[in-house]
Amino acid sequence: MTTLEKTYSPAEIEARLYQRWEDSGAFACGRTDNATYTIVIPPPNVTGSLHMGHALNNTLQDLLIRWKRMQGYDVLWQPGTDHAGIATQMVVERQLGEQGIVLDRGRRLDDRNENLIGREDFLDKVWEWKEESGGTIINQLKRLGASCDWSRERFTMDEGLSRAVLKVFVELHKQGLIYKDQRLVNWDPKLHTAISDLEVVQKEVDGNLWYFRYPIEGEKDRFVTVATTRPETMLGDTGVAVHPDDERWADVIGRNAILPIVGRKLKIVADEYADPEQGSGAVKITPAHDFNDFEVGKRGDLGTINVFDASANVAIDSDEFRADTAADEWGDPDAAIAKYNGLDRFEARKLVVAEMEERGLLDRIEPHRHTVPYGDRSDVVIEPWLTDQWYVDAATLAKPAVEAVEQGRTRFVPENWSKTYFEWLRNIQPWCISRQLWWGHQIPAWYGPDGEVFVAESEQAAAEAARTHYGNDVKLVRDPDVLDTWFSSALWPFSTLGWPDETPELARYYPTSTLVTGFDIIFFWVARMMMAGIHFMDEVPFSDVYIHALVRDEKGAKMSKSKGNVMDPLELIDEFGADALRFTLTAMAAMGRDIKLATSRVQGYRNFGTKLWNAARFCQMNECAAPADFDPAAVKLTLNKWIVGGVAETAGNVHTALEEYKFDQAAGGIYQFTWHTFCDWYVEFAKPVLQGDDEAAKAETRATAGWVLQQVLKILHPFMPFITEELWESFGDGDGMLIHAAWPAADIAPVDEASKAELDWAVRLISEVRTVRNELNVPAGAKIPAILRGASDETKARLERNRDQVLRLARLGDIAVDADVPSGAVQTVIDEATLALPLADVIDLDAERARLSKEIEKLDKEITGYDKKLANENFTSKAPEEVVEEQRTRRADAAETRAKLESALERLKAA
RNA sequence: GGGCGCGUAGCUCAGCGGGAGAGCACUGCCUUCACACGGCAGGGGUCGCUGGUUCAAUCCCAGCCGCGCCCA
Repeated sequence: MTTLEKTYSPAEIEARLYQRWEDSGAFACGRTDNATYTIVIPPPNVTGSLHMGHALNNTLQDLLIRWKRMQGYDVLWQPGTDHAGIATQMVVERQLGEQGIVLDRGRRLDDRNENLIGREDFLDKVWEWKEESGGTIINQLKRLGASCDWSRERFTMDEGLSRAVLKVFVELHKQGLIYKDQRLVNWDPKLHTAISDLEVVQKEVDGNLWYFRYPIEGEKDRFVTVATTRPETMLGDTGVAVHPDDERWADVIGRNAILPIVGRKLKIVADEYADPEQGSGAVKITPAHDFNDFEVGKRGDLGTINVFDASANVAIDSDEFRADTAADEWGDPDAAIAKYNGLDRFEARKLVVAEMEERGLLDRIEPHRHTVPYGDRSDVVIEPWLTDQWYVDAATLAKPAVEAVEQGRTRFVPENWSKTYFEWLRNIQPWCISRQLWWGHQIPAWYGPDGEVFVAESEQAAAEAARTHYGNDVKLVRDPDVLDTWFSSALWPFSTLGWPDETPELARYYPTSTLVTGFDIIFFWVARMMMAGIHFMDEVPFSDVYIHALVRDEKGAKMSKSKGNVMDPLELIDEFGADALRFTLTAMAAMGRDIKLATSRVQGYRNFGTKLWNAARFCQMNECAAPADFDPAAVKLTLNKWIVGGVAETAGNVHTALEEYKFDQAAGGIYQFTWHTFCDWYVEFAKPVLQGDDEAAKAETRATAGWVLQQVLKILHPFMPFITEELWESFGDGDGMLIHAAWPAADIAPVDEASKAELDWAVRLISEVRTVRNELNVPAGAKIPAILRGASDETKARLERNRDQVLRLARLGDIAVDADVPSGAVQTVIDEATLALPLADVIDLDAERARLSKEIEKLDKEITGYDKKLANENFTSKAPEEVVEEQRTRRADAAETRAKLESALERLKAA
């Protein structure tokens, strides 16, 4: 093999290795007969491109998948994308708009001369767009190293998944769990569709409270003052509510107020919704344009008057608007229609306020900060609007979904997120699933001439049902609306496996193992998958739900395009490599914390990759390689016993951490071992052996180093798949790619405590000498002599076994045992022994005295602390014996060290 | 208003009843034959504040102060 370069260059290597994995079928499920491990990807939006949240989400999934794959599981990471109804339609609509082409929705009020495109042609355009641009994010996931089974990639609009949607709709309808209803919906006046509560963003805005005076019928100069944040909706008022216990208004309950401008009679009703503490205690009621008012209207039988069209322009030229009105001194319905009909809602607001003022009915205006609903896609003010829509009886489906988590059949990690889940599911509202869009699953409902609805999986089945109903064939018209995208996403864990067909994959991989997603999607997706999975499969869709944090910028702000603080994962991959980005995200993925990402962190972990690379390079230069039959339990050198034990401990720690989803700890464990144990100490200790002439020791150390490197590559592979696979090519066992290598178990090697103690001692000794050298400014290259005194037999034996290493790493010329110490020597204490460095001519005696005094002072503080504790009878009698004993030992050790340093100081004074 | 969470080294964060930790940043020394994307050594913290429980509190409890997120 050719010598490795000094640094690892990810760019060229990543693409090549990914291709090799994919070509070899490494990602495909069904490779073994072992137990399965399955993750369904949270399907990214087809319009999407990879952002940091995706990078984190998919890094963690890939980590779990690769880890389980190495353990021999039959893993399936099921990939795919969703069709993102509104988002995709917006994208294509905008593109067409640039060519002057406009959707012929038949709802348009104006008749500007534009090229209109019909539904079928539009859908063709969307599919064209999807074929061209829809795969962007999939290719970006590959750059991250995602080892999904791409042969099974699915799209929510695929034939199979669409069949699943039809079947679910029809069955739920049959069961009475889907129904059509007229209710207020969140209407998006820009996109001309209903949206769900979850797609509404509440924004705090500075507005006003306008106080209007409504005259009371039949009473001169008596008014009721009502306040509103939306004056234009007053055109649709049908009542005034006061609190039943409010004495100020008791006498007017059941009578009428007059709606100014319009001249409509408004019934005054008693309703606890009116808050006597607020303003006059009376509120105007607009049931067709406010969710609370809708309920009050129902209770008080007030009627609903819709005053807006689909674009939220005033549309009041109607019989319902004229009902109960009469032209009088306060208003005139026909004049109102003439003046307001067709106006934009905000234009109408200004005119209403102006007219109320002219009429002397504007009491006052107060600045008022309040929340206003906006569409998350369109960013326009959402209008509560009365329409016919399809609903899912979510409350009924929610019950078993709640129970499943209560009973632990599905668990959230961290567990706390189950509270969020419960909170939402226990207060769930009917789910409005119809959308007035073209792109999506068209609702399988057909209407007869009299409006009778036939819900069926096909037009043919609907026609048959209609024939039975009417006794003859009639013309059926299909509901033009489509379903909420989340309706199909809810089926993802089983529709992607083939349902409604009884496929072998469905039988084998459902229920899935783990779902990895962000907390922001618990409502949208997790809860709905639980509902659908339990209802249709009789089993929860996954046993674990790992909820990860949001990725923020380094200051903790949410990344957003408008703030300009977006970090592009692809740019980071270009600069530092996919492994560095992955390791950074993994190391920072502590539970329950947001990730504040700084480029410096990614750079730091890139450096870690280089460190590993150079450790391999060292092995290469020293011909370190493990023979196929290498047995870590058979090594004889203390050094090698120690490191194989370290591998076993690390393998165990990483494994345990991953089992508990403690990604940060897992990453930290292998990082620490690789850099600070293997590179910093083992490699350094190995150097004298490798360059010495004890051939047996040399051979064993070469084999051990090669073996340890292999284990490090294996443990690190799920975290950093590219660099490890690349190194495996040269340092692996020659038995296939690393992606399929066996994950090391915690018992892969024995942990030898004696070796550990011995190497710990050597490390302590070397570090102590280095510290002294540094503090006393001994030239780094100078090899100085040392004298070890008062050492136990065990320590002396340890020294003999590790003499070469100690001399080299501490840069000592020689260590004499129990020789006389010349005056002016620096002395330091290691356990029971004293190490003297005769440096009289080199060192600054004052500096040395200061050093010793400082040490002694520090020990004094410690000793005082222990004494205080041990003198406390409450402590010695109540604390566990081992804790007390521990304190005594520490006190004794500190005192011993102190005494030795003290005598060293004395000798220095004498010099 | 309801819920969740966070305040530990300059920064980002682990830890969590008995000796304050990591990474980055910083300081000094070192171009030593794996690596300067490096090595060695070092400085730096009243663990938000106030009480309580305990032999013992950064850790448990209560209150307060500050910050964030979700829901209404």
